[in-house]
Amino acid sequence: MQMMDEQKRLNILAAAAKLFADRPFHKVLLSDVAEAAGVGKGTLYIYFKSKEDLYLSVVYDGFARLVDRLRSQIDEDAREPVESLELAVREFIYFIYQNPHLYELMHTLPGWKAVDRPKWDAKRMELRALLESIISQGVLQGCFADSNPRLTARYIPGLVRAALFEDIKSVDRQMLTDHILHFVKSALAVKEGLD
Amino acid sequence: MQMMDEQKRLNILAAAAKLFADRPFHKVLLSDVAEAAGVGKGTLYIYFKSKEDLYLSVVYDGFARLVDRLRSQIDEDAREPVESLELAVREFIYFIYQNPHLYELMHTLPGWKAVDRPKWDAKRMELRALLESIISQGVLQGCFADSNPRLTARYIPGLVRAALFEDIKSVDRQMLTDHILHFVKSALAVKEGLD
Amino acid sequence: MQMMDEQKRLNILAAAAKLFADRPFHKVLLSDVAEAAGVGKGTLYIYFKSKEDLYLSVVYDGFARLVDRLRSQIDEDAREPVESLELAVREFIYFIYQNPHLYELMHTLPGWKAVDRPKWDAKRMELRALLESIISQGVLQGCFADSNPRLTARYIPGLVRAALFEDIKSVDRQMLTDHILHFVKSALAVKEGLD
Amino acid sequence: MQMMDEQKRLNILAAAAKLFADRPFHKVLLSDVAEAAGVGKGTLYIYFKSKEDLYLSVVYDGFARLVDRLRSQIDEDAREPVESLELAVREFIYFIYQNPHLYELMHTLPGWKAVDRPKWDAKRMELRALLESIISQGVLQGCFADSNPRLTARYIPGLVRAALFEDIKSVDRQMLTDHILHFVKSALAVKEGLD
DNA sequence: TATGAATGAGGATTCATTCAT
DNA sequence: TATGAATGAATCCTCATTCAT
Repeated sequence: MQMMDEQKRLNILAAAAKLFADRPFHKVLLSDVAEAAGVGKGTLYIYFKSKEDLYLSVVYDGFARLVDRLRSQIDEDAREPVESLELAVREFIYFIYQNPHLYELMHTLPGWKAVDRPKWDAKRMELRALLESIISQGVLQGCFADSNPRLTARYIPGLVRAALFEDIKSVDRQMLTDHILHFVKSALAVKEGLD
Repeated sequence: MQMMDEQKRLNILAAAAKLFADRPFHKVLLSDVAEAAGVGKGTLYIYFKSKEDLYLSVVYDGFARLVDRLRSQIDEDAREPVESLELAVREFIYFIYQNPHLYELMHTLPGWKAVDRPKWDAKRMELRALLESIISQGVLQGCFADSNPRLTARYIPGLVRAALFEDIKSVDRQMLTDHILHFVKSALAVKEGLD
Repeated sequence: MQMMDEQKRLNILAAAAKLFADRPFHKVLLSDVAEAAGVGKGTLYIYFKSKEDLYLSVVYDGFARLVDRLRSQIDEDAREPVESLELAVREFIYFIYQNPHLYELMHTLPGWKAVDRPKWDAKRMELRALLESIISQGVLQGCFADSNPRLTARYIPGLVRAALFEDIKSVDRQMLTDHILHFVKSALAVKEGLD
Repeated sequence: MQMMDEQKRLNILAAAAKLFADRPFHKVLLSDVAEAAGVGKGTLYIYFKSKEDLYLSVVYDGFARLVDRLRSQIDEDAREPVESLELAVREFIYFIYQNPHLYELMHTLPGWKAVDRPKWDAKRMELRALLESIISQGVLQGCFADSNPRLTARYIPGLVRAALFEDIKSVDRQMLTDHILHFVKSALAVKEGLD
């Protein structure tokens, strides 16, 4: 299945993402996807094994993009942990703002037996590790206080997600970003006196 | 089509909840639900208009139960805001622990056109108002610092949710609860000096 | 299945007749019939073996009523053939006017395997014989000319039926009756000269 | 959903006609139709919106064929009214002989809410107009006597139908045709003396 | 006898998938 | 490689029928 036309694959993926984001899986027809992508229905099967495969590809694709983007932003140049955390949160907010449903889709994965678990888990771990290392770094450097950075790393995406859920457009993004950052930084703040 | 037997309705709801929690909507067959509930397939249609109606009822039902439980716990006797917050978080964790998928389902609702929006929004608002009032109370009493309790009220569920997502069983609940509480309380802690 | 309440059976029959006359068999629900008849759904099964049985009973019942009515009208007192014919045609028109669909239903019978053919055929023959005898009588008495009264006996119902089909209400009944009578009498008129 | 293959549509129509003619609507399964037509069940839905649509198409199709056939026969070359009438009756008999159920089906139409009334009414009117004009023509030319050709035009189909109903095969067609023609012509005969 | 809640066989319909072109 | 007409497996839903009351 050597793709002759990687661009076409991406077109399909993009068209499908839009549709899967708007309605539940079973309400998205492959004929809709084909039309939206400007290809024939049969063509979908050249690039994807099945509807399920297409769906999972859409979700994985989006998630991987988020992680990669995050990593490259943070790696770009070494920073202070506080700076890195800010960047990560901003990046997160930006991404979810742009792809309001992708993060959602990830959560429906269990039950899709055909998922390539190792691939997914690796990507998810990558994200957690990224956040965890920022916090751990901060703890080491004394600018954060956290007894379990691994757990905290799990909170952040959910927190951002919840903040943006549903009525995204009604919230001022700048204000939201500031508030989230302040919230997280306070939570990790080193307190005077003993804990 | 009058509900003669509310208990039977609840049986169906419970059976359906289990199944919908395990697999995506389109992989849950009504015959499975009927069997699991110990009723005939036709009976489902006495209590629910359609598969979609059943699904949405499952989700709403679970959510309403969470909110009601939360409220009754908190209202039970007036408390200190810190205490109320602890209670709410514990309650949340407990609930999601018991209904790992229900909170998830809520997020897939947009796109289910048939949803009775007003009903849903009211319940969601109820939850947010509950949390918000706890925090606002704390701010007034000087035990919390928060420039926007309304936003914070939105973070908490997502934060808990993310913490428990996926590998719930691998996390020690007591430890997790302590960590989340500490995290949230730190985030809302009143700092020495000015903000 | 000794009917305890013949009146109830007739109520059901009447309610069903109205419904079956308005829509095709498969669009008439037994729950509709039950409601219209003011009885429970289960009660229908006390009086009729099945939906099909009810349907066939409705049709047979109406048809038998027509034939009996016709016979009693004609037998009432012996008449001239012309007079009898007039009476029969008038009776026919009246009946179809009152039961616009019943005559129709009769025509859908083949294919309803469960029909009690002998019973039906007997009734149908009775009607034909009735008409045939009137005409034959007229031929014998020299007031009608017809080489095959048996065939003519078959035309008359269809002719009336067609006249009244569909837009019954738009036709003036008196005028229609006169025209039909004139048409039939002309057709049977004894001609001067040879045939 | 564009009809790519008109022939296939006609095959389906023909297969369905045969089945609908033999049993009532609800006893005809679409799987039977598909098999009889030599196509897959899904294919039926490419050419017809629903079972009901298929059914109505079958009926309309047959009726339209009758009317068209009649018209072309009569128009073929201008004739004497008597000749035209004979032709029409013969044509009618022939058609009903070949399609014993189609004419029947037409009468069950009210109650099929989905019918395209204008289309049907137009076709029905076409038939009536055809017959009416023949008779009117005859009246004008002095070979027929009829005070209301429009009504007479309605009788003829029903008369033929009734004659052929049920035990069609037991009747000698030639004899029947002669008798019907004689009946109708007598009914329209110009009488000596005044009307 | 009368009921109507419960049932599940039955069938219309959908839509992912195939394959001839 | 690209297509979309054709397919039929899969499944929701209906509704005649039953039966406990």
